[in-house]
Amino acid sequence: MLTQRTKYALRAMLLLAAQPKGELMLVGDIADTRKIPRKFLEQILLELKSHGLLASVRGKHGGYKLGRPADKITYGEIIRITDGALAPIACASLAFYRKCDDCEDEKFCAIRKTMRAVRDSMAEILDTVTLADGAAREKKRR
Amino acid sequence: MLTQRTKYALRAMLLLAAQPKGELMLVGDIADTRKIPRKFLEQILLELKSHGLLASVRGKHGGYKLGRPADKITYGEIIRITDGALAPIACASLAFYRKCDDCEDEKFCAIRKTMRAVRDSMAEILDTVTLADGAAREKKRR
DNA sequence: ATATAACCCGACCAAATAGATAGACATTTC
DNA sequence: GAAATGTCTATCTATTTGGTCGGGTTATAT
Repeated sequence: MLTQRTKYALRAMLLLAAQPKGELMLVGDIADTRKIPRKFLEQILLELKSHGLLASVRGKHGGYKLGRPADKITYGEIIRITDGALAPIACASLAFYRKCDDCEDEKFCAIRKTMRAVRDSMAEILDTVTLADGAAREKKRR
Repeated sequence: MLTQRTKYALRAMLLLAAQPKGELMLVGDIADTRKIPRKFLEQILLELKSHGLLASVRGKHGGYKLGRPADKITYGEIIRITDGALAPIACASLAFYRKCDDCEDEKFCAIRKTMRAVRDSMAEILDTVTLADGAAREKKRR
C-alpha cells in the first residue's frame, strides 16, 4: 500500500502539472487546495525537489513548479522517491534490490519469481503514465 | 511490500504443496524446514485454516495439509488473507475497497484510475499463479 | 491411560515506520 | 528593513509489525 506521504506527493504533483506552464504555486496554496497538512507537505516537496522533480523560487513571490515538463515525470518516479521499491518484495526489486535474509536459493525461489513478474507489470504501468496524463484526465472534471 | 507474515505464509504453503498428496506435516517440521518461528507460524497456519486453505488433524500423527489441491490455491488468495488488499491504494481495491477520507471526486481521480490499472495487472498474475506452479518450479532445485 | 499433536487465547514486548508538528534560519522582493 | 516565502533539523506520538510467553483445551493413536 502506498503511504499517505506518497498520496500527498502525487496529489501535489498533479496539481502543479495542471498549472499554466512555468507558473509558481505557494506551498500554502497547494496544501489548502489538496487538503494536505502544510508542514508535512513542505518536507515532501523538499524531497521531490532534491531529486529534481520540482523547482522552487525563494522569497517573496516564490513558490514551486515542476522541475521538468509534466509529460516527462512518471508516477513510478514519484513513488520510488517517497515510498521506495515498487516490487512487493525487496528481492524482486530492481531499484531497491535486497537479498532476503534467510533465502537459500534465490534462483529457484518460487515466490521471488512471481513477485518479479508482478513488479514488472506494475512498472510497465507506473513508469509509463505521466503527470500530463493524469492532469489531462482531471481536467475533464470541470 | 508484503509483510514477513505473508512471506512465511507463502513459504509454508509452498512446502505443503510439495508434499506427497494428502500427507500431513507437523507445525514444528514446517517451522524448522523453512526457518519460521514456531509460535508465529502456528498463528499463521491457524488463520489460513480458518479460511479453508489448510486442513489439519489433531493428536498423535496429526499435522497440516492443504485444504484444496495445490492447483486450486493462488498466491492472491493467500496474500489477501495475511496482508489484505493487493491494490496500492484502498480506493482501487475490489476485495478491500475503502473510500479515501478526503477524496472529492473519485470518478475523476487520476491517482485512483492508475492504481486500479495497477491492481488489475497484479491480480491477473496473483490470481492465476497457483501453489502447484510454484512447487513445480522449486522441485527443479534438486 | 498416556503421550502427542493441534487449537485457542490473551497478554506482553521491542523496534520500526508513519504521520505529523515546531521553530529557527536563509533568501528575495518591495 | 520588513514581509513573505522556501529550507532545514529536531522532536513527538500513534500504529503496525514481528514476534514471545504461558498455559489451558481438545482430539487421536497406541
